[in-house]
Amino acid sequence: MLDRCVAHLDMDAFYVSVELRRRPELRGRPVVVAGSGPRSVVTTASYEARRFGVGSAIPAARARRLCPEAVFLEPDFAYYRAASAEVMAIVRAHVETIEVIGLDEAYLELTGLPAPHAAMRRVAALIRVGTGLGCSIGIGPSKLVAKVASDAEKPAGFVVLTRELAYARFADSPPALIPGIGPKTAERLRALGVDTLRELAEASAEMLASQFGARLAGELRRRARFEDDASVTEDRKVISESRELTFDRDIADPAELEVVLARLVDRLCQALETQRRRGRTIAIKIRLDDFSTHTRSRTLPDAVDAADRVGPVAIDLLRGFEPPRPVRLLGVRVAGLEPASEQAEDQLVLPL
DNA sequence: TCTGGGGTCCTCTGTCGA
DNA sequence: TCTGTCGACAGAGGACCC
Repeated sequence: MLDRCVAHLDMDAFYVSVELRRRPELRGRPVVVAGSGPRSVVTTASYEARRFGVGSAIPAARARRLCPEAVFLEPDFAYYRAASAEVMAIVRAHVETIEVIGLDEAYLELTGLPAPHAAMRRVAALIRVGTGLGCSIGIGPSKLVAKVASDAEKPAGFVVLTRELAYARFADSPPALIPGIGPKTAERLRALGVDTLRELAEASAEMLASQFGARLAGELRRRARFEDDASVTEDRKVISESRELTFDRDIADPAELEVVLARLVDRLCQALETQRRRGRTIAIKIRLDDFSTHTRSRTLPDAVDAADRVGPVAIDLLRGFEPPRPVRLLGVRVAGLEPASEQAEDQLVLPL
């Protein structure tokens, strides 16, 4: 069997880099892409802004305090989507199987490709010349190793690692280096005295299982050793779509909440109808002023996509929940998506 | 410091029918 | 007929990712 070879392509500070293409006069300055509302967070910061401690997901207000001289730009996702499509088209021209993750990342299956490293250097160069955008590339025997490799040296990184080399290089790093180990899991591991990947890899299975359950414990130990056999899968099916909104000020008035919810339903259903998709499960999401998040959902006998079908269910779920405190965020989701065309065909079959 | 928006996946729990 | 078990499914919450 051929040795597996997987690449992870990660665009460098993607949204900011795309903005700099059309605003070249801002090159070299701290640039931050963030919404303008009082509760916005930073989407991406240029490397110049990161030196001031401005990073993704921090509140925009804090970013302004940390780096008052930064240029703040409103996100323009339509523009970023177009730029992403340019990049992915270049990649697809050279690699058969690619798994796109968001707008700025992709896994590439390179197994069987002659001279895969040279091929990836060529792809990176073509992206730079063709789009003016930089990327970092990690190559390894699995998605996990490739991903960690691409993160290791940014921007414009090119890192090739075997599983053994990855472990040797990162064994003393914190467990949160591994994708899938977030702040909560890292904190629980710390409480168990596990502060590095080596300690996680060598931790007793029983001890981990008592805290995380046998399945997750085994998975954590495997990932700490950089063992991973996940495949690069071309088609990720979208199974739900949602719209949500964080208010500039918390809302307690039920009537006002219903107006907002109706607007969100309209926006969501317009998108679903355009994409000719519908779903059976309607869910709402409510975040209260204490930041607790609640969901309520209902599964219908038939898939729906129209606002006059989704709306009443969403409103009914909201009334049933009766928010006990002012609401900070309201959202609506349709899940269990399927193509509307199939549904339409089904409906053409008349009952006997 | 006061935490977006849009997603996926996992776990736990309750219910229901075979 | 009653009881226990099991699997499928739905609903809720949470962790994580980009």
